[in-house]
Amino acid sequence: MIEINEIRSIPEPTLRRLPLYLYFLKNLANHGILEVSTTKIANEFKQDPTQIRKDLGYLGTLGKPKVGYEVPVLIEAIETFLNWNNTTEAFIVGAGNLGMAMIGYEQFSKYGIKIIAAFDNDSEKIGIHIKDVPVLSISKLTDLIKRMHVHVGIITVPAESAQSAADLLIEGGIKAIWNFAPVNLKVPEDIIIEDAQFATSLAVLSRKLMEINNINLEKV
Amino acid sequence: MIEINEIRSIPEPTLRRLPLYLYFLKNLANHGILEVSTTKIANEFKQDPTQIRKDLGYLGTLGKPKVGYEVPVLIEAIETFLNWNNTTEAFIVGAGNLGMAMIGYEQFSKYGIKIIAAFDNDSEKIGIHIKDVPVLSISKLTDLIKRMHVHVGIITVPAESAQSAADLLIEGGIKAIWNFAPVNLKVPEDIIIEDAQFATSLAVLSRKLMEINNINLEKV
DNA sequence: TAGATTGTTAATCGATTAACAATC
DNA sequence: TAGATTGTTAATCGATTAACAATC
Repeated sequence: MIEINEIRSIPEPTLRRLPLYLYFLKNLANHGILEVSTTKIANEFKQDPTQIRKDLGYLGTLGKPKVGYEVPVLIEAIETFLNWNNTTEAFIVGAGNLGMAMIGYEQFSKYGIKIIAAFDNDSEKIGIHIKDVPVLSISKLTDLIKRMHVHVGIITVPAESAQSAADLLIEGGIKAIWNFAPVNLKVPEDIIIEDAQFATSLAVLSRKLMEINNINLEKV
Repeated sequence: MIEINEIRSIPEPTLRRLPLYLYFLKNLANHGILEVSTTKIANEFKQDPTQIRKDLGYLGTLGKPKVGYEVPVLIEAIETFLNWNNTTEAFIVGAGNLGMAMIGYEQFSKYGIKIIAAFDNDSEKIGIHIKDVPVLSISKLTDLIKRMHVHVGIITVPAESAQSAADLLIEGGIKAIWNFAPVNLKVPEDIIIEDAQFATSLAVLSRKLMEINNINLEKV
């Protein structure tokens, strides 16, 4: 019989906060601090302690009344929850500035991701290695996805080529796409798309900047 | 008397969707399509037409019953709303892989951002230019922020140096920080922080990937 | 023990969705 | 005109916050 660890559904806002807690906890661990309370975590992030407890509750009942939580236990629980203590192999399409930056980013191992090959159509780049990661011709993409059973594709090509990059990834049999191109990709229902777009984050920044400039005007 | 364009508060989810609409609308414009309805936009993003109408409502009453919206009018409205048709100058701290990628990213002009100088403490990099953007010593950072009245700082240094980079930016008088380091920065109340962290987005991807793997298991 | 903290249920708040009159 | 679409008010849904018993 196959053991099934039930994948509980979790609110997306909670999911997005877990990595932040993880950084903080690792920082505590680095400083030799082995216990923490939701009050302390809430303090760090200027949030409600109840919210932290709710969030951590999704990981299981890990805390002890009066005592709090053991830092290493929480770290382990979050990493397991996100599957970040296993390595997921990924292909990246687009070896331009951003692609190169991603390939060179050692920290991905902390997030359970390992980029094992890059694909580009620039003949100048094909054949070179970036930190042990080979840059291959995009014509080999679908075949290699099949042969290597790669499940995650990262798209760092310009907007114009993003959809065709996605199409190739899907043709090869990829399950999930991490998309950095400013495009709303059209994919089949069963393909996971996660958009990591600068613009979204920048929109919030731009608007807040307008708000404070406006406040300053009013003070004049 | 100073004219005050009132900055209305807007739900953050709406704000994050506006850039997506903007891409789509620009794409329509490029194809010569000059009118659009919320039904069509909703279709593209697999969302509720009512939500699109609510979102667009924050930009003013721009549509015409039966007709829909004029694409150029909507584009203009969103860009104005985000202040993306003005240029905001920014400094970037950290000329590593990611920093270089950001400096080389021409599309920022579409988002109203222009990186005018980079700062690093690596003497090998100081003095070079990346696409007309000079890399300067970090020791000049605070002074140049003051002299050039720069309001936005981008942090692309490693986690360990992120807080000290933020401190320098704030000392110089920066108003907003776009932070790419996996760190919860400690800043005064009046400083705007926008975190654009890979990990947040990756957490969602990782979890969804676990979910489908689980579903596949159950089917066995 | 007394005080602090967890885990959970209930109340509140805000965003999404539904309903519908006004309109071209 | 009839049908489609906007803009807005009301209903629903889900996340955040408050309250509190259980616990070490």
